[in-house]
Amino acid sequence: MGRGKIEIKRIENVNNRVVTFSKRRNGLVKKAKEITVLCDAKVALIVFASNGKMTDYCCPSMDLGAMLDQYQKLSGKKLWDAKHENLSNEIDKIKKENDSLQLELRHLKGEDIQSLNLKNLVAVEHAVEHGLDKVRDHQAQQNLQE
Amino acid sequence: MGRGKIEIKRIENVNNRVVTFSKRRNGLVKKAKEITVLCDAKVALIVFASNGKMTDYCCPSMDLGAMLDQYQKLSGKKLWDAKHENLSNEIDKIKKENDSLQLELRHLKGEDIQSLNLKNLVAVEHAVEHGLDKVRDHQAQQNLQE
DNA sequence: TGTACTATATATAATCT
DNA sequence: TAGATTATATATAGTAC
Repeated sequence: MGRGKIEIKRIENVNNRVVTFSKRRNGLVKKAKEITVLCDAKVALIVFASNGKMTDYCCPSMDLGAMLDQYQKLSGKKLWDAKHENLSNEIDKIKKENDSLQLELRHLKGEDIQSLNLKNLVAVEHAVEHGLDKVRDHQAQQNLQE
Repeated sequence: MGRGKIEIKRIENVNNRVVTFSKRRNGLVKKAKEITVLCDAKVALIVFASNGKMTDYCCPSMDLGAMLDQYQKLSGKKLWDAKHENLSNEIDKIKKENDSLQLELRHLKGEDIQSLNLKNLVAVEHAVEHGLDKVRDHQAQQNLQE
């Protein structure tokens, strides 16, 4: 695209390489913006120069985080790997624990017991009776103290 | 760059828009690959068509995860750090819920009640009595049915 | 969808400040 | 380094298949 044709391979001359990088990076970002506007596309672009300097572009209609979420869904690749997954798993685990606690609690309050069979029902009854005894004992003690 | 000059604004004709998208997306990826090779650059590119279909490119020398780590460092913007934080917060919230459920449960079983004052104790007693009544009712019904 | 065909519009390589 | 110039290489709009 210039005065001479170039092969697509690493430009050995450092100065040319840096100048070409700068021009082409600008060109790339421009094209990214154009396709975004022309075609209603969502584009995210991150470029690192060989010296580490970064340039990025993200379409205005979706932020990078959302783009990456979508990327993970569609590609099946995991970006925030193990850590994220571990946390999600922990949440699931605690939620289940939570659910079973809630159910047990309802049973002790005499709710949702229609699903219990007789044996379980008896167990619940004993638990409640036992609890009641303890509560009454303690209450009696407190009354004495006052 | 073609038979006619076009303004950079949304192409209204759907067919043209889709065709242009397809061509320009290919062009964009090509440019991304070229700058990668020519200039030793690292490039990551994600494109979503308006229909949701995704195309992506990442330079061979660094994977997307590493690019994004670097992006976070250099830009100071948080991508998944924020998500981690959200998940951690959720875990904390559910754990607290869990703890209070556990405590309530122990109270109904007559445990850990030394920390309760008389008023609370009475409330617990009523809850347990009420539960016991319900459990007994239900048990009686089940006995009749057999 | 993709691919092929061109006439044009753009991008950019080489060069110089 | 960052612009300006300009000849040339590429990309692509419009079109048809």
